[in-house]
Amino acid sequence: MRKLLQKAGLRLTLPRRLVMKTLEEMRAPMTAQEIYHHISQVDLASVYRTLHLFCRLGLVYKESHGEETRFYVAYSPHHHITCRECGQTECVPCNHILKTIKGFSDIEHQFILTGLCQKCHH
Amino acid sequence: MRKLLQKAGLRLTLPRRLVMKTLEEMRAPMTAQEIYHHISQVDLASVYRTLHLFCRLGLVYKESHGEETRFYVAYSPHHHITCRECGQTECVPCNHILKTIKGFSDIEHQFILTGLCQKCHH
DNA sequence: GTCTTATTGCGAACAATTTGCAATAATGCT
DNA sequence: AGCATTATTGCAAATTGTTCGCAATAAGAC
Repeated sequence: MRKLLQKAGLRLTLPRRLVMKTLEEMRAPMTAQEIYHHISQVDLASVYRTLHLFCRLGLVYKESHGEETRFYVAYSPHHHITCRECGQTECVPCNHILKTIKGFSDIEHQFILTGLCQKCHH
Repeated sequence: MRKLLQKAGLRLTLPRRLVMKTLEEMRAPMTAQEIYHHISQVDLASVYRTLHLFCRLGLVYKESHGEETRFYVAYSPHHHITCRECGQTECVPCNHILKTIKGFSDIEHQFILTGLCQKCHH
């Protein structure tokens, strides 16, 4: 990570280290605000700036879970399924569903699943 | 549509007719604001209220394309692929990819694809 | 046509995210 | 190590997208 930043003339700062540390520790998709509350020592604006940077560098991925935008570090290609009731999220491994779709290149995809987990299914 | 509304004690009003007409004519995912600009005779708040209602009734679907939330009328189950450069959107038919995922019920999914169309791929 | 009440338009309120700018701190150089 | 350069931060203000309260309006039933 330090290398990657420095190659682009960027600096490895405390906020950047803390945001990455948080995402790696939690190993779950988090909103910018959640990350901010977890750190409580870095300004919210900086959390947003850091997340944008990380996404641009491909260090972090961003997706929408219902209403909110969540960010996460991808250890391996996978998708998430979220309980619409309690928000609990699990990973669903992805087996290279897509190779090419005619007429488009450089494809990115988000496969977002929501449902009710056993606890919430009444 | 009139039937469906009346069964629930709801009325078929001008805003509702216009929002649905717009979505049906455009046959593409649109943001609330786009719909609002296309109509220009209905208040933005009413467009939002109408879209929420339609989603609740299952007449309209909602998904996130990158930063924005878009709504569309589903003529048949399908997904969308959007060019990240120019925003052009096409439909990708869906062949019931998911039946059940262990531990979750009542599953809903969004398969969001973005890429570069031929015009934008340089 | 009249009555009832669901619905609208308007403006204000919110929440999430972004931006401007002076102060701060990471890196490169000596 | 100390200093200079400039990327980055924190703070506050601004923006954007969406929602809400409420009096005025208009669908639908009789």
